[in-house]
Parts: sequence; C-alpha cells; structure tokens
Amino acid sequence: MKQSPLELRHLRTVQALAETGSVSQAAKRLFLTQSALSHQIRLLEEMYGLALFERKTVPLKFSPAGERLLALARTMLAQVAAAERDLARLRQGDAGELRVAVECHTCFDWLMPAMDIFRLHWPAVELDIVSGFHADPVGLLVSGRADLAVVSEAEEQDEVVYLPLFAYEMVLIVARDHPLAGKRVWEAADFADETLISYPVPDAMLDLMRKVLKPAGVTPAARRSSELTVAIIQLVASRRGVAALPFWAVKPYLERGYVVARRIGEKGLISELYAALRSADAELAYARDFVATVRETSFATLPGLSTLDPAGS
Amino acid sequence: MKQSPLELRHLRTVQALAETGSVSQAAKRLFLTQSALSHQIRLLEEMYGLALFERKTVPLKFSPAGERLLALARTMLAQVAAAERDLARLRQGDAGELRVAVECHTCFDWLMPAMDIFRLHWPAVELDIVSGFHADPVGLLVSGRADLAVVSEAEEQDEVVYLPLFAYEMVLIVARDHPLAGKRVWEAADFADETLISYPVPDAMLDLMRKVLKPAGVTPAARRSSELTVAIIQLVASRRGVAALPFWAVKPYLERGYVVARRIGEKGLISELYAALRSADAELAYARDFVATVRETSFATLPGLSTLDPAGS
DNA sequence: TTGTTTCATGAATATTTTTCACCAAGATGA
DNA sequence: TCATCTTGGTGAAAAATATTCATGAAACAA
Repeated sequence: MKQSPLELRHLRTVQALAETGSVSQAAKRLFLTQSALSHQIRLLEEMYGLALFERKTVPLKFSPAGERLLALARTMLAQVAAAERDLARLRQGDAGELRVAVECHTCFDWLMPAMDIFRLHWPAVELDIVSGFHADPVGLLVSGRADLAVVSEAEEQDEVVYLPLFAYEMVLIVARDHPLAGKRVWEAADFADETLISYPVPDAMLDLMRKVLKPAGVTPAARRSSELTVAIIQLVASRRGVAALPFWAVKPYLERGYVVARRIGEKGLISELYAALRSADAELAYARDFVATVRETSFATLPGLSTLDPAGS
Repeated sequence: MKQSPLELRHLRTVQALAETGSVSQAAKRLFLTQSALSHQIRLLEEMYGLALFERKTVPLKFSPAGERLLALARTMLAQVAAAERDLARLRQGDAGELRVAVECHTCFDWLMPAMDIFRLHWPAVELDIVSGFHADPVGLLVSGRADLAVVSEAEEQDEVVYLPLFAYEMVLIVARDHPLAGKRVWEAADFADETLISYPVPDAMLDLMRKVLKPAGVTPAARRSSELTVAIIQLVASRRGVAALPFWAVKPYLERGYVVARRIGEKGLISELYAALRSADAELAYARDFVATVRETSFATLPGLSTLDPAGS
C-alpha cells in the first residue's frame, strides 16, 4: 500500500466533478481524458479507503467523504487563487486601468457578477465598461479606447491575443403550441416562414444568421427586435415569432414552461466567447485575472457551459 | 514559459524551508535530496517570476513573496490535516482509547503540547499516560496495559510495529569554568574522573551509559541523580558534576550562559525515539494521528531535531 | 592553505500521470 | 426488439514530470 500524498490536482478534480456532475464532463473541463480522471479518482479513493461518490446517478452524488473533500477543495482553491493574486501584485503592482468592450447583449448577465468579484480582488484597478454599442470591439482595442474586448471569434491578428472564455449552446425558443414545437431539431429551412426575434444588432453579430441562415441562403419571413431578453421571451411565448438565445439565459423560463427550447442543426449551434487583449497587455496580471474570474464565475453559475481550447480552434 | 500549477508539494517544501532554515535541512526533512529541492524551488520561483528567499544568509531569509507563500502553506496544510482526520473518522469512527507509556523523563517536554493538540482533534478518544515508571514499555504494550509506547530503540519484534518519531543530539553539559570545558569533543575516557549526574533510571536506559561508556568500559568516578532537568542543570552549573541531556532541553540554559554544551564522541551522540504499537493497532487512525501530531509539534518547536527513516535503521 | 558545507545545474534515471485502445453497462431511439 | 451512444472502468504504452547523480562554484572554518 503506497501512500501517495494529497495534491491540489486532486482537489481541482473534485471541484470539477461537483460543478459538472459527471466524470467525462469534469475531464473536459480540466483538459484531460475521462480515463485519466477515472484513474485519478480511483487512486484518491484508495488513498482514504472511502468511496467519494455514486457514479450510477446523474448528476453524480457525493458521499459524506466526497462532500468533505469538496468542502476542502472549495476553501483551498479560493485561498490559492487569493495568494496567487497577491504574488502577481507583488510582481507588478496592483494599480491599473481595465476598460472592457462588449458586443453581445446577453454578455452582461455573466459580466456583472464577475466584475463585482474582480473589484473586490483588485480595488486599485479602475474597471470600466466602454459605454454605447460598438460594431468592432477589436478596433476599440487597437485604437486604445478599450483594454479588453469580449468577442465571439478569435480571428488571427497582429498585436492582439485571444484568451478563450467559454462556449455554450444557442437554442431555438418557440411557444409550446407552435406548429413546429414538436420538431426535435430545427434546420435552416424551418426558419423561412418564421418571424425571427433578436437583439437590434447587425446580422453579422447574430450567430444564428452568421453561422446558419446566411450559409444556407435562408431569410426569415419577418424580423422583430428587442433590447431585453425577457421581452423577447414574452414575444415568443405569445407566438409573435421565434428566437435563438443562449441555453443558460433561457433555462429558468423553460423550467416554468413559458416556452420550449430546440436544438438548431444536428450538432447544435455552439457559440464561443473570447477575451481579446493587446499583445502588450497579455501578461498584465490583473487582465489575466479578470479573464480567470469571468471563467470561474461563469462556469460556477451558468448551466451547460463548456471549455474552449487555449488554441482557439 | 510553461505554466505548471501550484501543488501541495510546493507548499510542504516552503514550510520545511521555514522550519529548518536551509535547503539541505529541508530536503532531509522531506526525505528528498538537496538537488531535488533546489530544482523544485527554482521552478516555483520561475512560476511566479519572484525570488522566494535569500540563500546567502543562515537561516535563510524569506522575501515578501516567500512570506506570502509560507502563510498560504501554513493555513493550507493545517486544513488538509483537519480534512484527513475527518476522513479517517468517517472510515473507522472517532472513539477509542489510547494509553501512552513513556520511558524517558525529557519526553514529557514534547509529549504534553502534543497531547493538548491531539485532544482537540480527537475529543472522543480517551488519552491517558500510563502512570508510574516502567522499565519495559513494550512489555506493557503486549500485555495490553498500554496502547502506545515511546521507546528509544526499534527492536524487531513480533506483534509490535515501530513508527519513527525523530532523532536528536545528546550533548554533554559542563560548568563554564570546568577544567575540561574547553574540550570541543568529549570521549568516553574523559568521564572516568567525573561525577555523572542523571535521571534516576537504570543505566540501560541512559544513552550515554548504554552507547558510549559501557562499550568503552568506562565507569564515572561518582554518580548523582535528580528527577528534574533544572535541578540537574543547577548541579552542573555549581560544578557538582557533568550530565548528558538532549540539546533541545538545554538550549535555553546555554543561551543564558549557565553551562556550556559539548559534543560527545566525534560524530555526536544521537538519540532516537520511536512509537511502538501492537500490530493490530497499526492502522488505527487516531493512533497514527497521535504519532503525526507528536512529529509535527516537536519539529515545529524543538530546535535541532532530525528525521528518522521509516525503515528504522 | 585545505577541508567542509551549502546551493546550483545538466544529464540520466525513476516515478507518476496521462493517453490509448479496449470492454461492459445503461440509456435512447428506431 | 436491436442497433447506437454515452458513460465509466482497465491494463499497457507513452508522455510528462520529478528526482537523483555527478559535478562545480562560493562561502566559511580550521
């Protein structure tokens, strides 16, 4: 019986397990294979001679031992993050400015909580949202009017680096009694006779138009727009049209049965988000920590997120 | 720049560094080579782009970054220990009895603080010291009158397992104006004309007699004894004789200049301590934790301790 | 001066982690 | 019902990582 010591790696695994509810999802989150995690968990269980969770249920159910380790993981990983922030400040000071440009409406849902946390951690950094609507956030970046831009495509560009935030599925929402409500998967052609309700932004910035309808040469029969997500949901519920929204944004309404969600295309319409920084700022501790904070708070609170490879594929 | 994550291993290193004050001592404490630690520290420093301590001074001096990591290490390792105790309780319950038999007088110096901590951690375990003096603590163990015995030799025996506690140097103490006070190292022959002051126990249990004088066939000119360490020091200071005591027990008196300490034999007289358990109790969580607690509190508070190989060589 | 101790470093080695290539068991859907 | 997917587990192979070995340089003591 070889007694290998507990490492933070194990705690990161336990936390990922709790957040994703399954071994394979946790593996994706940690950029490991499911097999690697399976081995790691077995070792961890042997180490204490205790089962950590039941695997037969979904989401997996932690045993008392698992719960205890999870509690340890939560406090420990938070402390490590705090210490690493202190070290970063020690290295390059704690003051600075971070002007964030955002191009998507729903982004504010996760941006606000993340900003609150960030302000606690970096009180000396001036954090601002670049106000107004901007068609070209990266332009703001290179022209020096913003320091960090949230974008949905990582287009290779000099002087700009992209850090992946996360990916999520855009679902079609439709009234419960809509004629096509029973269709499990919607294809581009199904939109030809529908009224599409969206945020009032250029089509190039709507993933449904850009990635699905435009390539298929389909134009919706009519268009309507609204600034507010709830307003869009209300319109859909009262059969004024259909809309494509992030799954995590509509989940609460689905649960209340106002509308139903359907997959767009056989594999689903996956949207991606990246943080863009000027290369010169790429190593700026508080900028990187902002990105890390967005990732952490989003993964912890939004359902159904998935990771994005650092490569930015 | 490869970004390897922080692991508990690194924190254990930082703590050992703080407790021992040097890289090579810390390596011994962790059962690693000095080289391994040197590599590990370099990686840790590269990871945060900060120096952790100045090496040119003894004991080494932590930088602010090093201090921050040390603070992290202290809280984290304590939390891990607490969680692991909880897991052990989850596995085999938290109640039991632990009767400790001790054969050495000075042992009480480190035993009491360790027992206080242990009682906090295992309130449901009845912890007792087997009262009175016992010439054969292991006998008490096998006859069931004690559950854990502190001994100075790990003699291979059926049904008994030995867990190493620590090793320390026994030094000769002598008055400042004693004729031989200038001698850097005392050999067995030097004791022939001296009065030896010791605790009132059989010679077989005095390391000086057992390991040095007896093998050399030397008998001190006279003997005196006392139960109390301070009393022995007083006798030595007033030139009534010489005594051999653990370095950590006399260090405070040395600093006040009452007496001086000298090495016994060219390589020093090293005493070892082991905890003996019945094999049946070897996996008992609270018994193992008692041993761990003794080790931790002793290394943290007594100067000049060294580790003892698990083998028990 | 000569030894002795301490720490650093590159190359070699050992160990550990991770992946790969399977298998089995439950779901899910046709 | 049967195929098909997804999920999780395993042993063996591969990759990554940690550790040791064999040195050397610097500080310090005798």
